[in-house]
Amino acid sequence: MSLRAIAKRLDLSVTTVSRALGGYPEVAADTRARVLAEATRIDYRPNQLARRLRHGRSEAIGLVLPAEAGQFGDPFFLRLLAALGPSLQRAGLDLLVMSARPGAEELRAYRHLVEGRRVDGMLLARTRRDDPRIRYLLDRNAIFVAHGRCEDPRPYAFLDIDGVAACRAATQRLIALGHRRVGLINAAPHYMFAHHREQGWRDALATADLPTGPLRAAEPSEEAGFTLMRALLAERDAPTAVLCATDRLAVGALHAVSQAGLRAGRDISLIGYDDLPIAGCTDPPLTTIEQPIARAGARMVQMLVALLRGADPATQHEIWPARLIPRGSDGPAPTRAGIATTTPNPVQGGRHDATRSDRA
Amino acid sequence: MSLRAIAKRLDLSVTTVSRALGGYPEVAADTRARVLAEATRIDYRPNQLARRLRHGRSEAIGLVLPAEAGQFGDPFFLRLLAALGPSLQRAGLDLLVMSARPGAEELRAYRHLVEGRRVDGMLLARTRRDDPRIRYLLDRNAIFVAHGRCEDPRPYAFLDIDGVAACRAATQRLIALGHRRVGLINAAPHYMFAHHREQGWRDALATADLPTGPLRAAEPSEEAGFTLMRALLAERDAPTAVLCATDRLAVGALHAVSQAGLRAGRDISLIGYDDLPIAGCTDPPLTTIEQPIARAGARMVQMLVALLRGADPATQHEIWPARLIPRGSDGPAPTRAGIATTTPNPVQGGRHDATRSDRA
DNA sequence: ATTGACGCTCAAAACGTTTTGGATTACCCG
DNA sequence: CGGGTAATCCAAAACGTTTTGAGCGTCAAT
Repeated sequence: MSLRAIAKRLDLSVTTVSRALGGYPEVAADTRARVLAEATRIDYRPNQLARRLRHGRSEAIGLVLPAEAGQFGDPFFLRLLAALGPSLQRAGLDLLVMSARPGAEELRAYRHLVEGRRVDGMLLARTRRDDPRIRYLLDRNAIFVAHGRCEDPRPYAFLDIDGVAACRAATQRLIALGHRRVGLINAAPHYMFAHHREQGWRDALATADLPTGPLRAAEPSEEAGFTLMRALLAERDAPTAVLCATDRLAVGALHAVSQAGLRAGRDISLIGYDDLPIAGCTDPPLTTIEQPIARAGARMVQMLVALLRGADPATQHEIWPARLIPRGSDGPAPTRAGIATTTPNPVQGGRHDATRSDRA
Repeated sequence: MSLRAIAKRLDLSVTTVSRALGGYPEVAADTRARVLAEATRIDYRPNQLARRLRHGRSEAIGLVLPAEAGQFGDPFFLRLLAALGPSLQRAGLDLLVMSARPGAEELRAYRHLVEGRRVDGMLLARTRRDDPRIRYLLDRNAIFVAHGRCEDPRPYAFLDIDGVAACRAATQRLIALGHRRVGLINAAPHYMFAHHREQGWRDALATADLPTGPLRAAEPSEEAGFTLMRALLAERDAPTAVLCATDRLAVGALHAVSQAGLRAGRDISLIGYDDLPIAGCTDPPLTTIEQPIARAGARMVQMLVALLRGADPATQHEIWPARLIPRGSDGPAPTRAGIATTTPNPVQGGRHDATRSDRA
């Protein structure tokens, strides 16, 4: 089960065996054939531990999952993981995954991977405006590709989705539908993506000479979306449309809407962001912004491979557009009269009867 | 940045330096102090590649995610990943993650990890009744812990949740609530957990001398739950209660129910399985069965560590109970009269009357 | 016949660590 | 003083691979 075993059996040197298997040209054809035959006979697999030491490379890259209560189970990361698989396999790279809570524990994980030479490079996602992980990696001259940007001025490799443009477009769509009070349920604003999405929303409102609508932010979970939306609806001057920075927030918001006896897409418009699988089968199906996570993951691996081959990080960045997927959760702004008729029927009282009477 | 560097600088041998840092007793106190000082001065970190080769262990374990359309993004695995983190860190193990489609690609991933000596052991989840992964690992004498069982008679280490008991209890609960036609929306039956859950459901019905209700199965996704539930509701003899083998199925089913103009928990009872975060904020909140994924993940790591230390796989298996969490999606079976009162006002009419008249 | 080139092969070094099997002192006790 | 023992330390081997530098025939060109 080692080169030496094959060498001994064929009365060759390990050098020749190594070269025969490695496909080097300076080995005689019949020798190579003999080696190959013996190798398949004993089902030889090179010991990765040995070749890694020899090469000084671990042939692996790392990814640290945020194990935060709010993020816990965010489908984004699982989709990213699944997307990474094939590209990594093609590049011959393994993937080391750790989970850590943002903060000191998170940085320990990065140090563990990078300084223990467990990985040749890192991938990271959900960048933050001031991101200590990127700061650390830049300080150490480590190789990495970020999904999203941060505000560190130094050059680094990243792939980002243009959240500003996407949310500007989504907000403009709502404005075009006649909405004048467009709210935003945002993720925590220290996330760069949340900052961008908010910026797009502000842009569109400012361009249309509309006041910025109500803004709420929290960790992007269903619960948070539910709570924040309920709060928005209870306000005196509730918005007629709300942009949600993630689909998880939007799903929660959708529940708050239906629990309030309102009908999304008619009484109030909702637009999400991510196009999670669940977005297609909510009631009504969620209008949302599609993020090409799978393609992004694949491209990030390509960029990382380029960096490992010596490419300049300053040349490795791309910003991709996102695509709005119109479904049923948004629609024309209700007129004043319209709002009056869509409020719950006082006779029936129950919230779900109201929903039905809306439809009838 | 290596033992030799420290040794050279302090005029010691690498042996002594290694021992000083490793905490071996045969090194003088002041020597050790000097070594430690120098080590921290140059921020020495042992090269993992080297020590792994030397030890013949990779200090890592592997996990292969199913990258199947239906499973894509199943929160189960992300929760498992997050749960594994702390335990693995404590055990000094890294986690290698691959993604592969079930079938040949999946087995290639296992061979890649195991035969390339990239990992010391494997974790696997979502076992199947006839599980080629377990067969492979057993054939190769590889070390692994399974979450769930399979039908291979050979002894192996596993941790399972007692789905039979849980689903029996859930079904009994529905029966006690007066339901006589209790359906099951199951995951694909080649999954062991689906088989178990079905068995619990059958047990309870048989014990209560009730006919087995309608049974449907598919990959456990929201869409599938939606589609199957809609089909069940359209049947002539629709069930008054439906047990769903996973929360994702239940969430889809919930949407089908509300889209049919029915109210879960009153017109029809639904019970899920998993207690996903989303289960708490559906409308109504989902009665479900809690699976202690986090604790299970931690325990599986413990078992794996025991195996790596030489424990006998035959001694490493546990079956844990699951806990039913009553929330709002189930309730008393509607009486004939009761159904009439809870059906929507006939004046309002609508497309779902057909379904309702079946049940009336 | 000598030189050079080519084809094939090998021994040895290297990667950085841990471990084995001494070696060298110093010390104590008889 | 000799012999045993403890306390320190070290050189070298080992893990299994890749790579370096060189060796040795054979053959063609000089």
